[in-house]
Amino acid sequence: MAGRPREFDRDQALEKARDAFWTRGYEGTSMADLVSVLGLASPRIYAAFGSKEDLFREAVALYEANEGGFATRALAEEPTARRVIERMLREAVETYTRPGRPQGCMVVSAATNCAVENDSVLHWLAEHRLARTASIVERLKQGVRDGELKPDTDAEALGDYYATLMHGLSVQARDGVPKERLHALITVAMQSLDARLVQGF
Amino acid sequence: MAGRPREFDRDQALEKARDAFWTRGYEGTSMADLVSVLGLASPRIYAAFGSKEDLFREAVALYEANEGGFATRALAEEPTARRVIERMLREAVETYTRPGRPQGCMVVSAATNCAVENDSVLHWLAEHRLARTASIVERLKQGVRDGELKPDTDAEALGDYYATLMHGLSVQARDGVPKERLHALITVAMQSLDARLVQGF
DNA sequence: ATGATTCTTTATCGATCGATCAAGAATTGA
DNA sequence: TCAATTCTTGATCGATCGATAAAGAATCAT
Repeated sequence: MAGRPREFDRDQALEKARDAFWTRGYEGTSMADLVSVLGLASPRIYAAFGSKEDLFREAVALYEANEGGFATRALAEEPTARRVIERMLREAVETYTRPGRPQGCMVVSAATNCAVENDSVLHWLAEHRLARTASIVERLKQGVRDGELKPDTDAEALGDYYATLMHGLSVQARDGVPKERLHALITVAMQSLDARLVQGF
Repeated sequence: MAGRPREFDRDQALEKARDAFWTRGYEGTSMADLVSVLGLASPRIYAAFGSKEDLFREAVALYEANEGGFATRALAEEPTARRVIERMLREAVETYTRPGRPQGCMVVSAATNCAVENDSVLHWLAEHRLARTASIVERLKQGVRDGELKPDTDAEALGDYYATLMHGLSVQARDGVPKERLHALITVAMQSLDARLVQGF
């Protein structure tokens, strides 16, 4: 209550920070970079977001609520495990290779090599990846219970397999492998699931 | 020549540097860290290796000549594409999860999020990854020419697929997914190749 | 109008970054 | 023996790191 109103758009600044962190990672983006990208003096950034780490965590949350939320959306919206997996992988490729946008997955690449003092950030992102892996495994187990997948399916192995592939897609996308090749590789990968499908489900 | 002889073992120092960079990455390992890990004052490190970047490149070369050389070795030593791929993936898992050793792949994780001034290091590692992908694709194309794989096999897609999976394995290993689960996932992935195999080859 | 509050601006903080200078110690070749 | 060369040691370089102090400007509540 009271006080001088903020002159800049906080949400817009957060989007710029997300793109910077997505492109360069947590440690690869310095406060000087953020000052330049956001067009804001550092005390304004600290007043609005707390610290560089707080800003990063908000930026990741924004990423996951939008571009990075394809897995969650596929899990929520697709009726079968088969459709969840394919949509997730296809949208991952689209997100990771969008022209004029940061390449790859922010959760995979923003904090893989960190100094000791930023281990908390590194572990936080690792937990996100593990949670995503677990949710995929759970969905495949559900597919077995539903009768969509053959009863002897190793759902954990299959889920680990698709999660691993998705994390690899991020690396390949950042290395500049074109999206057509990534889609072709997904076509190969979908055969593992198709082989476990119960006919006529 | 002449001059005072070096008092420390350069090769041994390089191994320690490789492990430090493997664990923490290029930027995540500071000169102060290296001074501590190698037990050498910084002027001695600079005298022996030139610069931090030179030391890193030597460390990566050492990694690739030993622990990280499983792909090259599998390509050189295994008689069939099928055996190359499986050995490569299995040895990747063993290397990435060895107890008491740095986890994951140094080439994948040591420089994914870098500041602008270290882009050269980042691109150098990316080229290594792309070269590895290309060598896998080439081996699968050879498998098609040999008659080991069905003539209509998309060798590029299949090679991209296994390269992507291997890069994902590095992420999973660093996240602490146990090696048994990674091996189980490879068993799933091998089915894509087995489905393309010509019977009785 | 005025006090309280919040934001903006300018300058700068101590710590750490990668890297090096200068002096002394130890070796080689002549 | 001694000049030339290389390594080791201790101190420290300028630049950059994330973060903040202090003061002026702009708003709200009364």
